[in-house]
Amino acid sequence: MRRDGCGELRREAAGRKVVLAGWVHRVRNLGGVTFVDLRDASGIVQLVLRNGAHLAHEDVVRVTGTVCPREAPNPSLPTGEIEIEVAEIEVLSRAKPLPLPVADEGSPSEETRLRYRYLDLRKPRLQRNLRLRHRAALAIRNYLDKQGFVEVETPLLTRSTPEGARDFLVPSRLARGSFYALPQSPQLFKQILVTSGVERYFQIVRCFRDEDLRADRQPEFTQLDLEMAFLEDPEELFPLLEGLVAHVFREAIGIEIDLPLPRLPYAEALARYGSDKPDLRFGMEIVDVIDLFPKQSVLAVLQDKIGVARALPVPGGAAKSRSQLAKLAEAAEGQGLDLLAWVKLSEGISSSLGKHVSAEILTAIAARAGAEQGDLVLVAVGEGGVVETALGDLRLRLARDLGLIPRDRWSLVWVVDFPLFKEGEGHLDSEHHPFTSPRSEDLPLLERDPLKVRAKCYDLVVNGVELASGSIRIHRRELQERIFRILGIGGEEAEQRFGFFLRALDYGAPPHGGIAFGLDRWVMMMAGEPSIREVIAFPKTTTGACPLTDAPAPVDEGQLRELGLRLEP
RNA sequence: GGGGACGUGGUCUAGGCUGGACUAGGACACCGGAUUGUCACUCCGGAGACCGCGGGUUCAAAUCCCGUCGUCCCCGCCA
Repeated sequence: MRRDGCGELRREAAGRKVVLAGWVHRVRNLGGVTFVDLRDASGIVQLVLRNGAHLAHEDVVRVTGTVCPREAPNPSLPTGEIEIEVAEIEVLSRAKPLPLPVADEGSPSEETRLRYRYLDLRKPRLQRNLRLRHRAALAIRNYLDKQGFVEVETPLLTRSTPEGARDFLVPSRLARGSFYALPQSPQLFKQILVTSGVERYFQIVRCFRDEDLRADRQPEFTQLDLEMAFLEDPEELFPLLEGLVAHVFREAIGIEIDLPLPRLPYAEALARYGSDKPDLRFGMEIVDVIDLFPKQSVLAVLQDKIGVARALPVPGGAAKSRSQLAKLAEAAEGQGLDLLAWVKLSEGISSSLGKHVSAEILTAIAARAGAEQGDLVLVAVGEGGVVETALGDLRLRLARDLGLIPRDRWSLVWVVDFPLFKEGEGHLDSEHHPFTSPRSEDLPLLERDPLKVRAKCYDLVVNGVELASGSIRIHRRELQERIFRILGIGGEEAEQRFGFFLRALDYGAPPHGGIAFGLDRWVMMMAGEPSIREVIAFPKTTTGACPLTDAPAPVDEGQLRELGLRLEP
């Protein structure tokens, strides 16, 4: 007889003979009758046993019985209107006393959860997350398939890619002394694939970076990687990506995303929100107030230091006490800000600048920031760049603090026109990666003023989290080599590290571009989880360990010898 | 590499500041008993912890100090 799903039985099934199998969720032994909540992947149903069997939590059983309507239905259970009169019960597997409760909501320590992951995963929260992740992946594949994309796998045993993180290395037995690197992303492979005539490529792919872990960072993580041929402008890609994003939000969690998404130039993001990944679920826009101060200001602090002065409105922030504000100022000034002043709008206007600046100026600052009675305005003075990011950090901290971030809102935005380069230690680094195309109109600046060159590069920012990042790539060898030179990668080094790729550009490479989404982060956000560990079946701890398998683990001498490796004491 | 929080029976936790009646308390789980309509069943009884580990201070340490290990969060690092 076919097995039914515990959670699927309803009133209509009354009278049917069924076979069920699952885990013993809870037992209520009343002596002459025992009630058992039986759980399988579909849900929970109540069994009625008339001749008692000794059952423990998480025992696995199979029962045969009849679906009966219940005299006293349980409205908190989807199957609450029926129960199963058990005729036969068979224990398929006994469970020892549990190291963590499965039928309880409480959360044991992370280490216990991971060591007994197979128990933790039985709980509804993680079951729900696994299924959400599956639905998201399925929606991605369906959508991209309809758009003519082909999923192609790329090697995991490969060579170092230039993403800037530390590589995980795999020693080669056949080529002693040489190592594979696990990919930080399939960047060059996907570019080679579009060059190979796969005009629309995608892959849901594991990536590896040997860096310290965070709540949203694991040493192995999953990207939705995609690339398209015959693109020269980000705008040619955005509609498709927006369609994808909207589709996934709809299919996975039933959220409708308004399209098209706004575009925000990098410089504007920094100026208005103090971040290249602004959270737009709330306002609190930063405004420039430098012109409001008199040219020959009497304000000594401002007189010689003044570079940039910007103001951040804090709705309801007037309730902050002087000492709280002093603490804020102290912390901000410790981070390189010259001055963090405040203007309070409660019972008139007051300010830490009160002695130095006229009431007219204070009022003008408040007005420019759009502050009203009960609000606070923070004014930051210092070096350009530092001021914006400091206010950006404060904007986030205070908004969280004051509960100004709506939980149910989704803000999606393209941040575009990133600079191509950033300053590294004594040389230039790529802001994105070395294969990013500069904007055509900025090409003349490449050698002359490289930091001014904008890239055909874009991030998708969701609720202040960088969810995806991509670019239009360089498809001409000359330009690629020019960029390498500016980055300080000489001809010889370029040939050695990327020769295989440069050669691919020699034989007819179409213009192309793409993007990569952090799938774990995406699912984490849709699941409303605080960490990507909650959406990964078998994640690692902050030290990169897996308590379930005890990886990483030492290997025996023989394995090392075969690889030609010896450990330093 | 740096900063912070936490670590008490199987699980979650109280106690810790202010060391002594802590012989370490509770809840859940576990074991035994009672119980024919429960649904976080209930009731009675029981077992289970040298308070992560090592050292120090003290007449006395779960409690204070140092080190170490583990977990988590953050900075650096990392798209």
